[in-house]
Amino acid sequence: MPLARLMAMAFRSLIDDLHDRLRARGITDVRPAYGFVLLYLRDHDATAREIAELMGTSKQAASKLIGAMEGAKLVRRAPHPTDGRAHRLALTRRGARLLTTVETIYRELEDEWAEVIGAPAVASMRADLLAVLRARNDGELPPVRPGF
Amino acid sequence: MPLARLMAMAFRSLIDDLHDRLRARGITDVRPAYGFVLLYLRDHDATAREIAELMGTSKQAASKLIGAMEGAKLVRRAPHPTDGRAHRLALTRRGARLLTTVETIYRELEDEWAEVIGAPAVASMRADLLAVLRARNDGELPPVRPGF
DNA sequence: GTGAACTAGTCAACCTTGTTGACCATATCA
DNA sequence: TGATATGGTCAACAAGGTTGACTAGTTCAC
Repeated sequence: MPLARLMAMAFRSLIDDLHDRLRARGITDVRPAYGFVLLYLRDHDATAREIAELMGTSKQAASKLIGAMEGAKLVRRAPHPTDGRAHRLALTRRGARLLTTVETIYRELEDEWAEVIGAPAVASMRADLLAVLRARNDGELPPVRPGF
Repeated sequence: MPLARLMAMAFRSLIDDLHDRLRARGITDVRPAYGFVLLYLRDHDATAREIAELMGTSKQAASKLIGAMEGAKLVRRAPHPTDGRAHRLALTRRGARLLTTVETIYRELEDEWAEVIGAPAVASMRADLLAVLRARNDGELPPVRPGF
């Protein structure tokens, strides 16, 4: 069985578990892509161009995604401090709360994975994936884009 | 960084590398989904319903995918031996050759991954992912469906 | 043996999310 | 200062998915 299929199924499993648990908490208007953007905004000021790079999509698709998240009141567009063309994205209060929930659920899921395969194995998997992805992408991480 | 993002990037990397190498061999009319179906047909007689289960899509989407592969002369639909409603899918000669190429490239990629993180780490990653996916899916593997 | 219930696969219509190239305003650079 | 580049949006389009209805065939209870 190729690693690609394993990665696809692992991704599927994690995303489905995440969204099942969000729904169990009454959060039903969140697309899978939102989680990646929220986590990115935790650590970065970002523009639409950077979200396009993160997700591996066109600027237009990123703009639409941001628009949808704005509509769900998870982010807001602020003027960029130094570039009149660009927006700076910021988390709203609702967005920050959702980010916290997503992080909590991801920790639960990884704890459950650790129960099956052991915490050292989870840590190794993470470190190995980071190493091989950076090695194959000039030291950077590739985009998120998991689809066909 | 959540495991989901790592899995998404790993999947992306493998699929992009696979298709880059297929194109380098002059094979340009293959969608990423085809590889999963070809590998499945290596080991199973399959019907459209089973391809839908494999891919985690509707019967209609599976039917369309099979139709596209039939059009690319990778598979053919044969009458089912015992069920007059169903088709039995078979690889064509071209499909069998492409399967061999896909398998070869996947072995190359996994060898390259092993160069970065070590062959034991690749084997552990594979075994751990299989274990955790089966544990979380009643002993079965979940569908492939990597997209949002 | 028969009829009800179920299933495999297809149909047409629709939906979601992506891409493309043009465009405008702004920034950068020679 | 003018040429080039960029950030983001626009409208139109594309790919691949879903849905519910449908037909033909299968299974099952009686």
